[in-house]
Amino acid sequence: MPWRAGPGERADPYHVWLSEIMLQQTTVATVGPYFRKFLSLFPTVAALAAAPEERVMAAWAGLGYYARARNLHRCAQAVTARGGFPDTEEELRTLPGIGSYTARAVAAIAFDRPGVPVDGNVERVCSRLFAIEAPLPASRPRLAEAAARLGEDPAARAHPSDFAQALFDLGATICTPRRPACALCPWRSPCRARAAGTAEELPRKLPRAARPDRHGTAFLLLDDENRLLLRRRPPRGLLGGMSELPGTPWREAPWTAEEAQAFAPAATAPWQEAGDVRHVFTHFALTLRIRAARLPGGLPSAAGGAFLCPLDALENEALPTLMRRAVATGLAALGDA
DNA sequence: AACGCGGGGCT
DNA sequence: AGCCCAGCGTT
Repeated sequence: MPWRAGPGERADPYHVWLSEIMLQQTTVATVGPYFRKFLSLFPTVAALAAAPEERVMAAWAGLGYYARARNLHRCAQAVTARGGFPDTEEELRTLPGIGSYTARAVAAIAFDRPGVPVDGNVERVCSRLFAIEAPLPASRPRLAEAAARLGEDPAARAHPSDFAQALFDLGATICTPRRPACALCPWRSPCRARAAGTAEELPRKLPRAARPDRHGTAFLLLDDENRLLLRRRPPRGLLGGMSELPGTPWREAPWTAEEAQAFAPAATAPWQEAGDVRHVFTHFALTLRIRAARLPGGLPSAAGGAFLCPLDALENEALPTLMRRAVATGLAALGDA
């Protein structure tokens, strides 16, 4: 993990903070390349603060939860304005995008302040160590209490940074969600769930609600200079501030071709069916039908918030993963893949 | 307290 | 193809 300090090294608060924001709801493997890209584009928190928001959003494109990127930028500006990162949990907690978990993680890892950051890994370890049978999310306060108790151990208080990171490593490599390696666990002897044979079943969770389906149609329109028609989404909400192909709203009922046609950016273009892209969001699953066309001559409606993006500049665009796939599907149908 | 918010990895 | 994973901000 490139954000980790080596033995005897001091962790860089910028690196710790950046990695912790990226790691919210996102796996280590996914974060790695983005972390390196951000350090190369924005070597310091001041450089990140000074960058235009679109550049930050474009660099974040594909990581998801785009409010994190906007808060990251605002937080960099607040930190730069006050001359550096605060070194206590309480002050960190007041910054944009920093909640109780991240405040404790940065305080502990970057500044060696006592306190246990409670993420999903730590909740899992604690639920097993103390055999907490109540299901999440109701058990969350009890799990936080258990984690805090661990942090009060004198050995933990002596090395808060090492303790926090060791706890993450334990959850990631030994006390895993499925098939935990209890035989290898340094805490196998005090672990109550291990004794009861219930480690693999914990933490229990309330069943979650079903994900509804939604449908939409998106239009890929290419002009004779290989420029693509895009538009910007509203700044807040789903995929807020990111770019997208123009298209219909997303609703529960599928769209007929005739209904969708009313939303086409050029009524007379030779539209062809390019196929469907399916994408699962947190709270619904989307089937997006792609229709593609090449329009010789100028585009009639690059107005209304829409703009043209040359195909070879697409990597600098703030295109979320869903829209990257939609573009790829449309281009393939046009024979431009 | 409940809800909105992406994407990738594993089986 | 389906299941699993999981912090912060807003309301």
